[in-house]
Amino acid sequence: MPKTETFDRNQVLQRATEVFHLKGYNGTSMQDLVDATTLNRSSIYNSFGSKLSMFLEVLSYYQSNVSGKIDGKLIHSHNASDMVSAIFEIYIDDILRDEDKKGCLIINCKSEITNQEPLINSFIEKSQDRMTTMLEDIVCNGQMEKIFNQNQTASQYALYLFSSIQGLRMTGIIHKNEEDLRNLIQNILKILY
Amino acid sequence: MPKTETFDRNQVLQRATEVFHLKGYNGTSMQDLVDATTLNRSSIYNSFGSKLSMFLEVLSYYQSNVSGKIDGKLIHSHNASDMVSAIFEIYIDDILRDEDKKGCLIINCKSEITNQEPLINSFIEKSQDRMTTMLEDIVCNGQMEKIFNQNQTASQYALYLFSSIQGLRMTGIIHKNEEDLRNLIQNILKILY
DNA sequence: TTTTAATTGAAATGATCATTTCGAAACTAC
DNA sequence: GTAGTTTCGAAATGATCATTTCAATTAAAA
Repeated sequence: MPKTETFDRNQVLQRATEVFHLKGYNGTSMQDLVDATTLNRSSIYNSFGSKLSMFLEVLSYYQSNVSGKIDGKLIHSHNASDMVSAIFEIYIDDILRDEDKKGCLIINCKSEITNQEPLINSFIEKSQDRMTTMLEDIVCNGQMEKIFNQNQTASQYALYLFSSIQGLRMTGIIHKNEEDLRNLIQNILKILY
Repeated sequence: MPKTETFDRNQVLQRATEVFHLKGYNGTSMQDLVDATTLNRSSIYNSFGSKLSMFLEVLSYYQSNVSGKIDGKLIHSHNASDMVSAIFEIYIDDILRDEDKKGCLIINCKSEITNQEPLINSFIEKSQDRMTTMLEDIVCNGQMEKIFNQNQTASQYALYLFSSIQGLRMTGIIHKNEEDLRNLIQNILKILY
């Protein structure tokens, strides 16, 4: 029988993420987490403190995975136009791979408990700030390079893109027709040119 | 003490809606519903069957309220342009009045449990169908009246508007600056003209 | 080797979960 | 009036909830 073997924290987070993503915060029980992580109940509390604080770590883990994907794609983009397309491409992939209609963990979490848990709310606010700032930077560059128009400020376009991404991700939960979704993205991006 | 007084079903639904909206489906307990409705626990089961079937009625109740609001505004609109604006106006109102960041009950429900409860999923699908059909009709009229362009089909624009509404509603949970939101809507609608 | 600290399994905590039961109370229809 | 039906309060069901406790086990530090 296993003795004092220190577990792989990232693997545990990965498995916990899958459960929370599938069932939501309130829908996930500590027993679910014990089963999914094959970690001892006491070990979870020793290492993560509580269900809520474990969920916060899961959110960070999920967020950093998404950020990693985005950075990985942005680095191969040569201009603002490619960058914006690359970001939307990530969400298309996400949607088409999401066969069981889980949606985006962060968006789900925002709609489920941002109004109930201050710690979650502040995580979400920070996450949104980071995202809109990134979008604003890209748009700003695109405008300086005359790739995007200047009918609106970079900040206004960033909010528009941020909102559109959330709409796309919510729409994609049920509507999975790739052609429709790609056309939707084309329409979303038209305003920039 | 009250005796055999038959309760007002709509009032009960209204109060149940408020609880579910605030706490979500999994976050709402039967005790919460008993407290909110001041109905007897047995009476709830007698009249609504179960928590899930009560929630389904709550969804219909909420939905018909939204539909009522939309119809009430559409009837005073003289053309497709006014109609689309009127719809977005409803969501602006919704957002600005939503001080406790509850979001839209139907969108919340979609992200919380559409992947867990088939009955909920089919409700959501029907709801989306109705919404996109309505939008498609309006866009179609607008295109026939030459108010909207014909760069895209009415169906494509309907999906775009549907997605944009969801994005707006999600964005508005935390971002409540009216000027920003109105500018966002203007940007969303530009594509139609 | 002994001490220290961490990890484990397993059980217990007490609260809360959705749902059911049941006899008493009270309205409606006869 | 009475019979039938519905609503009521209140308690009980048994399961599950998040969290804690604790002695036994084991690895690393002394």
